[in-house]
Amino acid sequence: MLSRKTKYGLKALSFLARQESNDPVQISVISEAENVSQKFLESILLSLRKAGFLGSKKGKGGGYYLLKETKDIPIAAIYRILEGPIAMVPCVSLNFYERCHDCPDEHQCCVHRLMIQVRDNTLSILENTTLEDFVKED
Amino acid sequence: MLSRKTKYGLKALSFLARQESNDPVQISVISEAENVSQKFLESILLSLRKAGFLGSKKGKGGGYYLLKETKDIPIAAIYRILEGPIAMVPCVSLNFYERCHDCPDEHQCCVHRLMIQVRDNTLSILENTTLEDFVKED
DNA sequence: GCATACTCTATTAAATCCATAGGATAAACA
DNA sequence: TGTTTATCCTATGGATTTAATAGAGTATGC
Repeated sequence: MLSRKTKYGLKALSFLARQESNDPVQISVISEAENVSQKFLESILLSLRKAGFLGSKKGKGGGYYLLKETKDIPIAAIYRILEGPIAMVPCVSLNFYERCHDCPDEHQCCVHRLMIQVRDNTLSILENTTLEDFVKED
Repeated sequence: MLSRKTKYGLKALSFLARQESNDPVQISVISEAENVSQKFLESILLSLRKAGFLGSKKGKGGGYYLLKETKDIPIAAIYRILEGPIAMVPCVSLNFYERCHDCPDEHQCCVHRLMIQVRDNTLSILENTTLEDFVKED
């Protein structure tokens, strides 16, 4: 299940991507447009700023704005920042790998092999979809 | 992320599928073979029995056994029982649909559209893989 | 110097997950 | 009939995560 954090983050980025100019947009504007808690969105946008996707400006006329072109922001990257691993089990995660405590040999585990398939499929969608696609679709 | 419940359940079913006969297998045998908590496994197998995938026998020589042929048990069905919805957001779930509180029109939501893609891909894997495939792979 | 808007930390309520405990129930067998 | 075996069922608890809120701090622009 996708957390609200990730969902709100993606919606906020999509909102920024749909702006005509790249001027800073206030959190309050985004939170009203997308119907999400402003305080919660604050922390989400902060994470995305620290990860290098957003820039921010304080004070009057301040807000958040995209630092990269929409076509250079794949959803997979956002997902990993806000949600974490794309894989459904840590033992098939590329970026967040962890061994299972219950499998002596993970290559003999039926779940492992199945989840590699799921991961590869999901990954190809999330890597190949970018913020640009979010704008186009409207 | 896949819960341990689902992972253990799949491993247990796979263990049963690998038995040569369809005689009842005790929980303790499965839990030792698959390295998982016996008590926890108890509740998992109970769910699978109530869902109609497993039969059980009490007393000496008792245990759990498959009620269907392995090729007739798609992973998707098991997943839905133990884990819940396959979709990553309730608004794209086929079996557990729920409206989003924040979207006035879900068809205009970028996350919604993306997650339909992910769902369809994952679904095709989980529907087309059965317990039989788990046995074959060994 | 004041208003604006992001920054940061802390706290909270609720939910979920994983596991354990212990007794009830039913079957097999002597 | 009584004992052993093994599932059935409920309840409980700790740990973690999620979603949100509160409030004080900091930088900016006019």
